[in-house]
Amino acid sequence: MSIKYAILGLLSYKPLTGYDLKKIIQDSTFMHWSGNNNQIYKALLELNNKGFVTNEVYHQDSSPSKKVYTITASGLDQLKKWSQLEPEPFEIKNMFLVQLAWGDLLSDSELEALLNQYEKAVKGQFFMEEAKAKRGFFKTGRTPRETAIWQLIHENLLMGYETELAWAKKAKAQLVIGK
Amino acid sequence: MSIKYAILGLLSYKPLTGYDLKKIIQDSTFMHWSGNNNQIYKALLELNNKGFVTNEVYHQDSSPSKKVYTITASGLDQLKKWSQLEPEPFEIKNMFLVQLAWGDLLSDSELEALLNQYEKAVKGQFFMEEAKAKRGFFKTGRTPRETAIWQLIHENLLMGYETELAWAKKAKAQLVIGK
DNA sequence: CAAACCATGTAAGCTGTTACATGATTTC
DNA sequence: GAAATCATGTAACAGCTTACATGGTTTG
Repeated sequence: MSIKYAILGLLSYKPLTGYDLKKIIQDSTFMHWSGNNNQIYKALLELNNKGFVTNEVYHQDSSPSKKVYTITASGLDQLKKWSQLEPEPFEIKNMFLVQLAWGDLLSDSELEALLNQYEKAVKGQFFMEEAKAKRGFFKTGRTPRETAIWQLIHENLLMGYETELAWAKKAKAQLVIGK
Repeated sequence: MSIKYAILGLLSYKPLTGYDLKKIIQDSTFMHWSGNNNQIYKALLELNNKGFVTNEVYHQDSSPSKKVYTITASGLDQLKKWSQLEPEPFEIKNMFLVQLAWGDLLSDSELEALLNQYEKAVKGQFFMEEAKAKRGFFKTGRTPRETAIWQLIHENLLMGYETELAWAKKAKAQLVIGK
């Protein structure tokens, strides 16, 4: 799945500039793209070529000119089609598991230190997510149902972090027997 | 983190060919790389250039010749250094959440169908993981501690799937009110 | 008799990342 | 006075994927 669909989705909410899209995508955890310039401006160009979006240039005195993108009827159509596609299986890219796989090379205390570091990192991710939800784009939807959906997405992430923390606790208990 | 470290880890267990490595990596869930030829044979070349592995060619009558790679002392050193690095934060790339984010475009029954499909996909991943653990490389380690580590990695994945299923159930209960 | 397995490798292409370029305005 | 914000875009590079190439052997 491409960033183009995420952009269409965001534009279905309201017209935005490339710069706006970049900030929203970079600030969200679940829209996993980095949201760098190259990705976004290229995607907008393609979406424009396909007629899924249009743009209007606004000249400003105190800032650079900006292009505000608006979704078209055919763009909305495309978005709805994509919404109904078979969901992709989710991927967890947890490099820590690969690192841990060869952790038998380490001493008990080194292994404990590693697990503690991991726990700390996940806690950090958890708190970051809570903070993001309070200020981010996905706080209030256009309908109660959309708000509920966005709340569920937020909870999905939090549950993931909590599960990870519970697992880390278990791992420490099992692996670091003698302290 | 690069596939090179994963390869070093596997070779620390026993000498293997590129083809062996490919199968192990493709068959494991947590070593997330696709394990395609280009990745593996290129990585082995680099590891060889840096002196972390050596190889010996075996000619066979009924199959093509093979290069068996063995880790060197300096390779083991490198592996241990990497084992102690600060763990990378884990990433969840769940495209379904992006898809769901614009699910308010769908009717109740379409949304329910989408969630059901997701549930089914995750269940499939869960059973696949259980099957893999029974036959895979990471079944029994060289020490009880290593076996415990590999068991914990397996449990980490299973817990992740279970959390996802619990969440999907909750999502259905909240979003699909009238059936 | 087709498909899959064994085994190594290369080529072309797509995606994504970091960094560069510009330049006024606002905040620390 | 340095750094961040606004705003668009390009260039170079790194990583990863799909497909190609070869060819004997085994399984269905």
